[in-house]
Amino acid sequence: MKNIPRKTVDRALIYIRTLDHLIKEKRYLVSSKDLALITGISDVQIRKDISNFGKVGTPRIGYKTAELNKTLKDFVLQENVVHVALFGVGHLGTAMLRYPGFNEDNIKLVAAFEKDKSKIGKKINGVRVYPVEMAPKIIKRTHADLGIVAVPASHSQEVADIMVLSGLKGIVNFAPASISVPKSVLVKDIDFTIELLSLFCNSQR
Amino acid sequence: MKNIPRKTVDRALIYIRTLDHLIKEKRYLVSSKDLALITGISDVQIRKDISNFGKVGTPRIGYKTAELNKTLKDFVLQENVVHVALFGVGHLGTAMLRYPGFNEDNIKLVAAFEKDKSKIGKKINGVRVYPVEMAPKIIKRTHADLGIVAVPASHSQEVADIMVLSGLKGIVNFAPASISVPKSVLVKDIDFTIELLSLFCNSQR
DNA sequence: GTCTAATCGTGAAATTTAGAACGATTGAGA
DNA sequence: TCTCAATCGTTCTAAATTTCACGATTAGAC
Repeated sequence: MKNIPRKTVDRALIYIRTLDHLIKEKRYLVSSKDLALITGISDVQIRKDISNFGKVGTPRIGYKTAELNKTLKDFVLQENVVHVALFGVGHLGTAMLRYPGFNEDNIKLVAAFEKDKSKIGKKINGVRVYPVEMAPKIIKRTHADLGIVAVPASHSQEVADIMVLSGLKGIVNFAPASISVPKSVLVKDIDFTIELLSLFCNSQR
Repeated sequence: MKNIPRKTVDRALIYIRTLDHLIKEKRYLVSSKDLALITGISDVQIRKDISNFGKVGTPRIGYKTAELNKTLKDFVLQENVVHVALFGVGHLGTAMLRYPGFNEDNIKLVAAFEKDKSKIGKKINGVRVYPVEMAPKIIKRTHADLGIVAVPASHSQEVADIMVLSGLKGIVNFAPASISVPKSVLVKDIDFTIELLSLFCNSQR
């Protein structure tokens, strides 16, 4: 992957998701204008994004859904299956374990970690729950790439430390608190409160 | 609120969250450098963001936590309590209903809507579950501002249509599919698959 | 075969956002 | 009182991202 802008990569994932859906509906062709209508992203933006990955469209016609999908996937996903470890098996953690979307996509939850002894040892949706102390060992054994923080904010930093120590390269942090990690580890914060308040603020102007 | 950059508003919410925490710890003063260490945002960025809201810091000293917090809140939140309606009471929806963070913050879940009759009429964590058809009426009665889509992708558009019809001004969409709404309605998409894949792609370079 | 309308792809302009540099201010200590 | 070091706030610069304008291409109609 060369110098593809970060935001283009993120949008490519949206295009892939959309194309997967169109292909399932037996749709063979799609134009940047069609994609714009579906995704809400402008057609120019879409064409420019796609042009990063080569000339794959046909003027007057548009893009072949299957071909475009393959091109995008080859660039951004490269047939990888992403192995993910979950920390925290509360309500949110359990919802992640039961999330139906992961199976179809390139994501596999490989292990869950939890403090509460009553949950340890169980299997939820095929994923075993381990004590947090076993994380480094299990994460190495399962080749997990990424981690999810679904513990209370009061424990998010200590969990993050374990994740870094275990060699995870990226973290989705649902705890409503910032976590400190080396800059080689990427963090995506998803604070439900902030997401809602941000929407509200931006809708007020 | 004047011409404050969108990203500055989003970061202000992070500062507020951080300051809330510091104040709870009886911390009286904080510098931009301190905040940078905690949040991972650069100190320059933080000072520049804050300067949008007035001169509230003291050179050589930093910011008074309580004062800065109040200034930020006055600008971006204005003491509002945001009323939110939830659509879909599956695993994720239930996790949202039980999410502990909302109570402390300016967010109140006012109603939940669900198709499955076995769930309708129940109260979860104090929030009543209604049939989807009642949404327009209940949303008006409860003065809901925002909505959360926590239904399967196959029904996300029809739920979004109801939300728009009901007058909601912003939507957090957890369904892994784009939804079409008038541009007066803001949408924040949170697709767990895409969040993870994005992290993975970006960690690979 | 030619024309045409639709669509792609791209280079340049405009906008947004982040970063760097630096002067201004302030409290503390000699 | 004077100096100094820390920190704020602001202006300018640079980078990233989006938007615009337009040429290039192509399938299909005639």
